Amino acid sequence: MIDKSNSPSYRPLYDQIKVLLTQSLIGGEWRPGDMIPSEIDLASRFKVSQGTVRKAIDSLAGENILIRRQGKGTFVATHNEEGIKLRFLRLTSASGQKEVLQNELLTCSKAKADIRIAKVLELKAGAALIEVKRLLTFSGRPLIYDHIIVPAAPFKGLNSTRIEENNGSMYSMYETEYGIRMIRAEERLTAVAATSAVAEALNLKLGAPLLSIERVSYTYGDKPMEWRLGLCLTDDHHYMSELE
Amino acid sequence: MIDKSNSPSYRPLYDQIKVLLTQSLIGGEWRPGDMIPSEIDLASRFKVSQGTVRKAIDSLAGENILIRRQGKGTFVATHNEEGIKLRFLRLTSASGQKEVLQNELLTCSKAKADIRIAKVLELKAGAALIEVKRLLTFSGRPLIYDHIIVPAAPFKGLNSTRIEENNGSMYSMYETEYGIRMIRAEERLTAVAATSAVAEALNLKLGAPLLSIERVSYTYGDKPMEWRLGLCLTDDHHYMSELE
DNA sequence: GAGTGGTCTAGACCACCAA
DNA sequence: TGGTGGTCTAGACCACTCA
Repeated sequence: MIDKSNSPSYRPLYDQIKVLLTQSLIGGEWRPGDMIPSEIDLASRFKVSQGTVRKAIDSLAGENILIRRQGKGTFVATHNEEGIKLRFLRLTSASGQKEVLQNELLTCSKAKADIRIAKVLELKAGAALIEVKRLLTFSGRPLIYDHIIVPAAPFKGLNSTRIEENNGSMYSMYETEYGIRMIRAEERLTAVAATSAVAEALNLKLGAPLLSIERVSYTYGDKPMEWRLGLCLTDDHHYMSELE
Repeated sequence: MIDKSNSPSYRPLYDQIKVLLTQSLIGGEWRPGDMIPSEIDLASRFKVSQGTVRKAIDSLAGENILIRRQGKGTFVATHNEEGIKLRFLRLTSASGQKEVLQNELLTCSKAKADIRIAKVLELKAGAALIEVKRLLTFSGRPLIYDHIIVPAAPFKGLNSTRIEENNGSMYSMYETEYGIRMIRAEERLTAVAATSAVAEALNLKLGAPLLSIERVSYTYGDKPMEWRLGLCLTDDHHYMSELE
């Protein structure tokens, strides 16, 4: 039931609706790519006006959790669609030309969480992890040395075979194989000098400057589910950031 | 007059209102920090409903051009307020502690636009520029070597004295002294090796990795008005980026 | 208490899409 | 042609601020 009364801590109706919609998304009532019920249907389900449902959906659409398509309906966002696959990739070519992206999986192994990773992923120290290292190649040139860590528990059975079946699209795989959708990420950027291992992988001199991108990705409820460190060669690529 | 008819290229009413509001902002009818008329007043001025004005304002507020304050009114955003001054600064301390920021002006001189700068700032090659170099110090440690270029014409009389009068708050100065408000910026990040001049200024070894942040700032109408290159030491600071 | 933004409603109509 | 999201209205009422 929806609380319309004057509660001690006031909460707008559309905000309550938003929570209900989010719960349906978490519960799997509507899966990634699905169309959700029309605004009018939802309004009658929740016993509110269409405008109120609309405002709740607007908010979720603004967070890229739902996608509105005029004339068609409102859909659950997914990392599976072409053009959205690289939603979190901000690295673009300086010349602006289209690029062919390739994946070379280096290792996929089990590990235990040290204190730092445990804290970041909200796990206990020593928790089981899966650790992936790979090389990303842009138009034939290796540009990113990627180090990815996820908790083992929710990603049971994740191995190199499965990664290659998904062509290295990690976010797409998380969704399809494990029902885990990343909705948000935070990145911390610094400049670092290439270590010998990375220099070799990217075919650089030792100490060459690299852009270090540390990313934590979050699923519903702001739960961190992936840690990632990308070391990027930025000779003819750059990281784009829009400030408003 | 407002076009409610079915025009060839359809444009929602609130979008037209948004344009009218923006024109009043550009024209200086409401200056930075001012309160604009209430939604009801604007609705009657433009002969539309309050809801339509509201949607136009919502959009401008979403772009940080206006600021709504419940119970008080809607205000023109400004870079002059405490806490908003550093709106475009994404560099934060790794430890998260508060920092004292200091400015050391190195040079302020005249220059001519080369082809690259001319293109970026939408000027003719050879156009008069003002060029500023400075050192930004965080809690006593020099961290950013800043190189700033603006067209001379709209910033007539900008010199080192005036910069120091404004304590190095460039955006605040642009507004107060020249009526030019930056509403948006694009940044391109790369990792570079410190040149000798920069290494000396920041007290580093030659070739040390630095985060290079190239920024173009835009005023109303997406007009580029400032180019800036910051070279940042990221030993215990990082650039924060939120992905949605 | 007066004025402001914020919420919510009910209903009309428009633009877009697919069958 | 029917269904979906998108716009617009008029009006009621609520929450916040300040004199």
